Amino acid sequence: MTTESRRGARRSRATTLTDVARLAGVSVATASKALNGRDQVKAETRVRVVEAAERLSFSPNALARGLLQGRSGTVGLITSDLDGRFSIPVLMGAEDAFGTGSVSVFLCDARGDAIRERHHVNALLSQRVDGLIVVGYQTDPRPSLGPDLPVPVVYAYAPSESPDDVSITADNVEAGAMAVEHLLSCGRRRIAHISGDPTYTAAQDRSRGALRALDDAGLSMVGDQTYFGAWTEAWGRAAARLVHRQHPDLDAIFCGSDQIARGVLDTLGELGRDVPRDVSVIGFDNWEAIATGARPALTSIDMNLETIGERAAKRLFRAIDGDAPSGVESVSCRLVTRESTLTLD
Amino acid sequence: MTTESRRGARRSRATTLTDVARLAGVSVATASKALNGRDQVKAETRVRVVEAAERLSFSPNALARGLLQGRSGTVGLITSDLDGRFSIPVLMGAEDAFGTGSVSVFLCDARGDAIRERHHVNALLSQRVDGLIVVGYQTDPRPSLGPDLPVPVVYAYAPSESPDDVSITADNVEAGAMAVEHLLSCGRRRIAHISGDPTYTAAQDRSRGALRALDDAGLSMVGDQTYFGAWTEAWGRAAARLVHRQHPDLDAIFCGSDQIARGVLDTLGELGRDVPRDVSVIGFDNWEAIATGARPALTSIDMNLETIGERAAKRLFRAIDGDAPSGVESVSCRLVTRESTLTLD
DNA sequence: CTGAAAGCGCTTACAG
DNA sequence: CTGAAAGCGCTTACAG
Repeated sequence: MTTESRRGARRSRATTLTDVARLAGVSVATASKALNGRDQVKAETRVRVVEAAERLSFSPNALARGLLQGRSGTVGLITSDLDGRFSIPVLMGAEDAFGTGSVSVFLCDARGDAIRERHHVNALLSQRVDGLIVVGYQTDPRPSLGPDLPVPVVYAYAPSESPDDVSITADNVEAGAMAVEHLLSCGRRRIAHISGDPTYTAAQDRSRGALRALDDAGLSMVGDQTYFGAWTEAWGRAAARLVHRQHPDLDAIFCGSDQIARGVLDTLGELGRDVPRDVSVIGFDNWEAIATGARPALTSIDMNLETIGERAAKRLFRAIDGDAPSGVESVSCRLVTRESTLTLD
Repeated sequence: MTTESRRGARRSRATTLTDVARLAGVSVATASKALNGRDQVKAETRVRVVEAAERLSFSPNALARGLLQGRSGTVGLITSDLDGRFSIPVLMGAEDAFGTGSVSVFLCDARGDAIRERHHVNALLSQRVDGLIVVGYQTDPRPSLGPDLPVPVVYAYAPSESPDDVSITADNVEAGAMAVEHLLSCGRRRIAHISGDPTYTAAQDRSRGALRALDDAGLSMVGDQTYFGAWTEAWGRAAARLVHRQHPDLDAIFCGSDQIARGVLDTLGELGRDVPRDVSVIGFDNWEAIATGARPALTSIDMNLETIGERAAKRLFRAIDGDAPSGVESVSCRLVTRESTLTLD
């Protein structure tokens, strides 16, 4: 560590509206109106005030304004797994919807700990946030923060257990059907489904959707079951070997995650089966680095997490304005086609 | 979307210190002192006030306090690539250091856009943050926000171009040496280095460190160069094929990223070379999902990004308290050993 | 069109 | 040990 200088804390007092008013030769009341676009101000006066504000690099004190107006212009975002891949896109979508600069977002990571979550909620309430978004890392319903909070709350990705809350989540049932329908449209008929931890609602939902789509086509799953296991490459490798041994005639595998799909691709390669000629493979999550790095690149389902974040932010806005229809809203997933399911005819 | 109820915005006014004081039968001044642990309060009175506060679920208004004290108890964190993998750990480390509840963190994603960054800085200054942390997604020095900000700034991962600023970054030179030294300690002597985009300072630094370590051991790089390319699996596959053709006697490959390493593993497998028996492979980034999913699991270098975040937060605290030694501080990386470099003798 | 005054919720000298 | 008063920086009726 180099220590080139040691600056003290002698930072000058920030300029206030009073400074601006003085420089412009008006009262603070008039200065306030001028800067906030109120219309009872002579044009010429407004110009003088605006110029003064610029000269002094005036930055209005949001704390004072918030105190007075009862709105802070801030929102709290509580996540439970920042390092996971699911919260971030939701968070980005929300940030987008809030708009640069108009609303500032507090971020807290509760690390899946209820106590820590409580602490964060209290801190945010103390900061007088105008609302909260709670982001989960899986679609299993989570406990509600309760009906007694002084600000509106929207649950994103992981819906709240309470029907009185507002939740936005992904439609994994539809997504499962979407994956299977894509494989069917590629001419596949002997479709297996290898997925992750069966205790995840998401895993069950995708499986149900897949089953429904197969049913609608008069088909059933290869092996008459979903091969549940873990959300890992290792499970993908092992499961593919197992399924292939029992059903060497399969012509497609729907994988519950892109990581599982990577493992499946490895095994199929070792078994000498060409993807996509012999077997089509579709993943889930559309995790760019994983899906595009695969050989062949993986077709996948994208949960549109940014959209979930955006919707959550918009619903929160509405709720802050007093319009809060409760219930769960699902966002549709989308198919992202790559080489692993290319039809070659 | 179900619409089960439509709650209005009729949220009751938050309880204030005045309410608490009234219930406790004291003045607001005394209530304030009691709750803030000032010692000029009779024990019995304090108890009454605390009980009243609890009964009313009193949450002190941080805006009012901040306005008065000139400190908001908030900090701004500006990142340029939330979706990237580098900002998040830094951010988590910082959050940890700030401590749950005592400081609230505003998060902004500038998306690598200077204009947007300016907007965010202004918004944060308006919110009267006590300080800023700017997180980059690569170690190339970035433009300073300038010396004229009213609050201290710490740059994390991407250092500031200005030596007058405070920056915390990763020591990639040392890391390069560390990787090579590990391979040497595994008994390897014919070491190649395949890396990513050569315009990244990180790529150059790692290469320099590797070269130094080889030099110190009286060795040189296989092919007498670093094979620069892209940070992708595809490049790892291609480069491994190339290097192996020219130098089939190589016994280790130091990869500039875990993704590159995955590609290298694939190619070595296809060429019938056993890892780690014939060739040791080491990656970089310690990207869990990628490194542990590989077969064999990848030894890798972890940049300790959480530590960078922690240090940044601590330095920011010191700077807020007026103690701001400027310059760049580097954080050491660490080796995470897995199977891809296991010594088998 | 402009400004004096009140007040948002809190803390901190200052008297008592 | 307790409380009345001033004030942080702003906005908003209300007079003029």
